[in-house]
Amino acid sequence: MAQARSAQRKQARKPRRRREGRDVRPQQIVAAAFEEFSEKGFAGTRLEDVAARARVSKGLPYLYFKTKVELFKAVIRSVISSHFDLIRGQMESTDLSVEAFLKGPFLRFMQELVGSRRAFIARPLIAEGHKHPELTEFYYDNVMSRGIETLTRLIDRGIESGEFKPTRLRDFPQLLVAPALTAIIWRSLFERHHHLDTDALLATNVELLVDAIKAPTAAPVDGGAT
Amino acid sequence: MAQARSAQRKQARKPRRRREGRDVRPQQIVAAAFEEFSEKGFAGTRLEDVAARARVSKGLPYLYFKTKVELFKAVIRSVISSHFDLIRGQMESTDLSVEAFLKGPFLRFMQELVGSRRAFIARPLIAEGHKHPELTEFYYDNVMSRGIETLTRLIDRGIESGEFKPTRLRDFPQLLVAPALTAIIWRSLFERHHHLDTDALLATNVELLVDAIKAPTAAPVDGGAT
DNA sequence: TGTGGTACTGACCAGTCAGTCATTATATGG
DNA sequence: CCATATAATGACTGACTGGTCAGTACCACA
Repeated sequence: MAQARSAQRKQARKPRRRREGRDVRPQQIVAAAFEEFSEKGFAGTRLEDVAARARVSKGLPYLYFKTKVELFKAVIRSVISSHFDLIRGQMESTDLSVEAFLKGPFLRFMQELVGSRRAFIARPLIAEGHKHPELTEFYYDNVMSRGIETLTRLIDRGIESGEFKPTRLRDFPQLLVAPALTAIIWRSLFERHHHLDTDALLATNVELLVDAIKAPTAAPVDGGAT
Repeated sequence: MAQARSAQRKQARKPRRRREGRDVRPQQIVAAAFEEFSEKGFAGTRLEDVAARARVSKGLPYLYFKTKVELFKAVIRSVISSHFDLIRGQMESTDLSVEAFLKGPFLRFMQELVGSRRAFIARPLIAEGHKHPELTEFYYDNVMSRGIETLTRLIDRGIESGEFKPTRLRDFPQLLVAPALTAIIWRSLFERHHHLDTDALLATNVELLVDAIKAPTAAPVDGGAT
């Protein structure tokens, strides 16, 4: 038989559809890598485990991603981009009052983010980001920078419309997001033993900050903007 | 076992200080380890480099610290404890108004912390904490838990005295500290290319939050304390 | 049925590093 | 000035892992 040639029978491997290969393999690998990286961090992840998780041999990831770092970048990209673009789009186009937007869609976005498994890539990013400048630069340009810019515009809109007083929150929109980071880290470190209601934490922060910058409404006051 | 007898005799001697070695070496090593860990993270740090930095041989750290993890714990302990105890003590014993305390000593404490090199051990802690449960537990018990408790008491004091309205900040004192974490991470990731005035960031946060929870003073209001 | 191209495999290599231990240097007590 | 305890050394080991590459299995098409 023709099979005789393969008489040096290797361990039986699962045959794969040749067609899908080039198309789906990278996604499979990225998905597996996401799980591993978010669980074990960058240095702690063995590419062998990524491969195993993707049900692929050890060498294959290197066929699609030149190095471990390259694979990590691909993971970041796949996790970050879409979601953040979405909320940014909403910020630009919503016709809600700024307060309503912050307390509604924006708050829910943060709550969802913090609760999702995606939040866990923050850990390796924080831990090893400084070793990969182009990676953090990518992250800064695509998330931080644009997010801050958009939030600033949002607050400014509130100020211009007289909804908000002009405060320094305008200069530090990070304050609206800071608790999300805290919540993520809390989750990843302490959640197992010390529960924290992160949804309420985030909600409280938005409420308090909005309270602090809201222009008084009870008494009729002509535009308090100085 | 002829030595056994003489060993028994020697046992009676009082502890003699053999030069400085035993006393100063551990501190030397911990200091060097702190530098390395804060620069390169836990996994990224080679004990050989720690040793070199402390100007001792590669084997010596193992004479004083059983493993790398043990050394890391010693670093955390040495960095954390004193400073946090200090501010906690002040919180308990100050006779400033709560607002004044938050805007004064407390703010300065955070600003100093964020600006100091100590802040950098946060990175390895976040990155690898989950792999060392007793370490995070130690950190939680010694810093988080007590810090939160003290802050809660502080806010409660403000509420009882009528200085503050009763708000949910009481339940989430983390909000007072969250921006410090953000600032630390910002520094360690982006500071090189994208400056952020962390002192002002922290100050703004305290101001806004205090604003939000401060009981109105302009109009005479009977004490809201329950 | 054979042949060629390629997606894929997994043994292997080279480098790294935590941790060990036989050995050396030195202070102290006698 | 020896004897001894011990601080300190640094070559070494064993385990591990990023990355390579010679080869295999499978498909398409002739």
